[in-house]
Amino acid sequence: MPVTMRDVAERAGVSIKTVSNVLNGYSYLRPATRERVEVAIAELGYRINMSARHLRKGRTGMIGLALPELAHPYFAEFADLMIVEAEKVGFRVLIERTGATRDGALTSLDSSQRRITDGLMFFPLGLDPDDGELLAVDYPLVLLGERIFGAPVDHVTMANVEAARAATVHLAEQGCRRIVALGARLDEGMGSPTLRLEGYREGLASAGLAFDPALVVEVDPWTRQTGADGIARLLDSGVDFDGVFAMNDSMAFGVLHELHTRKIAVPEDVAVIGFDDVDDAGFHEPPLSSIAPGRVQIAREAVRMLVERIDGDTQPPRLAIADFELRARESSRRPQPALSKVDAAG
Amino acid sequence: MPVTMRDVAERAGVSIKTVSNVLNGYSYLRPATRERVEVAIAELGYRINMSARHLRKGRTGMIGLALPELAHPYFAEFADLMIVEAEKVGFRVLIERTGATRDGALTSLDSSQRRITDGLMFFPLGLDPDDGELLAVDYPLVLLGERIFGAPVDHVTMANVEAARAATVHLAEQGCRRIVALGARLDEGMGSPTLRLEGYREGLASAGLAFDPALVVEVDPWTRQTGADGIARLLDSGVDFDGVFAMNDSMAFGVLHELHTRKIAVPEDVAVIGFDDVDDAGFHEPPLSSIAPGRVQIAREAVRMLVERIDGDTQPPRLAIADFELRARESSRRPQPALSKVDAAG
DNA sequence: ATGAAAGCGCTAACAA
DNA sequence: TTGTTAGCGCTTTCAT
Repeated sequence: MPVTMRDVAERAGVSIKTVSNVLNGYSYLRPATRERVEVAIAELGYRINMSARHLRKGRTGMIGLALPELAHPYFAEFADLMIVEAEKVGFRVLIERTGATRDGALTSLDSSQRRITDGLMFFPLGLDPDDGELLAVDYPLVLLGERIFGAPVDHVTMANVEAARAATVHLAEQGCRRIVALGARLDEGMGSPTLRLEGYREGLASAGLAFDPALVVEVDPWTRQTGADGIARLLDSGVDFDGVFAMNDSMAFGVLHELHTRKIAVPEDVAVIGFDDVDDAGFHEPPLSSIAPGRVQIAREAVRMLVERIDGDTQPPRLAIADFELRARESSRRPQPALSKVDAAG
Repeated sequence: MPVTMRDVAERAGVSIKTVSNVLNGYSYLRPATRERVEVAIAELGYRINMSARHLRKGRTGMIGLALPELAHPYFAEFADLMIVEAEKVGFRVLIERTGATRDGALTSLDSSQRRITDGLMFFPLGLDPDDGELLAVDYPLVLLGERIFGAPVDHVTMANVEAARAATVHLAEQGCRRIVALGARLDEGMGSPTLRLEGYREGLASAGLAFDPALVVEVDPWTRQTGADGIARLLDSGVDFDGVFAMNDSMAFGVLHELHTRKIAVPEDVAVIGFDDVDDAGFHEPPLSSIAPGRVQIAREAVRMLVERIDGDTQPPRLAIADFELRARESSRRPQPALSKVDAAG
């Protein structure tokens, strides 16, 4: 039989309310009373029952974070930041694993509705661009990442187009003339593949390079293996290229791996840049250039926005766009513009 | 005002109890009644209040997973598996980030005591070997990883000594004669550093190699950067070596990075093997050999044990030891035993 | 097969 | 400064 507040109150010779006051840091308590209660708590080994408190307060002090999977470093690193940021403002994070599937996403949206959490931060991978109405939920919700829906919700994202553009321009500056866009998904609405492809095209244009559809490689999902496969396909098809803009780091790692296997030198034959700047990027061979989204900024902003909503803020939906930074490392840094082009036969 | 069961009951013209029965899949319900209740639920958009259910049932359906941080791929991949396994048996996982600190560990142990979770799976990094008594908690607890405490709790681990021994023997078989043990911590009790060092010594012995304290490098914590620094120190000190057994993959990645920077060829000059076999291991250059602990097995077993305890199992503490597998990749695979030794001056 | 009523442990009015 | 009381929304006997 677990110890309850009533037991503590009895032991300390006070009322339940007083115990509650002590637990909640209520100010107007006679020190002696507080002392007695604290002693009783310690002696009895009392622990508050959170479920009861949650029921009574109508809040759980937890916020959900729906993401595809923790095995993906980008999301794992994000989750870590979210936990830290949430803790600072007194919340805990409950991770909802969607598996990047529609079902998983729907389940997350629904489970938050069950008030197991006070609100949800949501990477909507697995939903379609026209699933906006699903996001018209009756609890605090902050959308993360890039997809744009019609839904009237707070949104924290980064400058995808500008960042992709910067990555592309960077490769061009290194002397690349035929730059691959790896990870495009031609069918999509306004997700990050689309936005990053848009930035890629802008980058080409501003560098005076022609857009060649043959250099646009569709990859789904964005993993190490699919990245490696994608670039392998391209090499096998005989298309010439001397630079790769991978739309995330995982694919870029796959690219480095495949190029290495085929004895294609990076950055000499092919320069590579990724996107996300996961912790591991600098420790690959060669160290991977990447786009660092303002992850801390995104995490902090998302938590802040969500907590504001939880606290009753009812202003119109907001949009926050984090800064990014291009981290040029060895994988894309050439002493001077190279002239060589790889023969794609592998 | 949120919709409650009472509202649903009224709307459906039944009692609260009947609504509850429908929600809990109670069998003896007239189909027509169930139907009416379900319609009412849908029309009202009713969602069950989990806090109330938790309070009433004395359970939350959540289990805690205390780990150092999600930014560490090993733990992130583990957490992912735990979430999947727990879901299979109807539990959710609440991640507790300890930061590998003592304070963090204590907080996790304590917060579980507050019955926010029904039990805890615990990577006790940050605690001392003699902190066993802290683990004598009054809720279901499963210890993960390698440290051995006197505490009477369930424990799921792997064959650290045997695995480290296998890794060392493997390097010896590839022709290594001077093998570094990276990550040792001489001061510790029975944590994984100690066990893996023990295995390393056994491996040397069985390969007929002498133990040389100069080849034992202390590193703490086990990260990419500290791994790189550790091997850099060794190189700078002028100690000769031709193989590295890194006690986790992160350090091994740091080693690959540092060796690459210094133009030391892997595996020709120095063969390298890691430990954990994180997803990224096969995608580094060269692909990293590693020890794969039976992660799925560990996750499944831990969840199973914990849930049994939550369900009231009171048998004596158990110990489960998962299988491991050595994954030999390019970083340690030599065509034939090499004779070269690296000059450590770097 | 369904209803009535008690109470899980806590916090928030309201009193005193 | 502290006590009394009334629920928060649900599940669970115990009836019927």
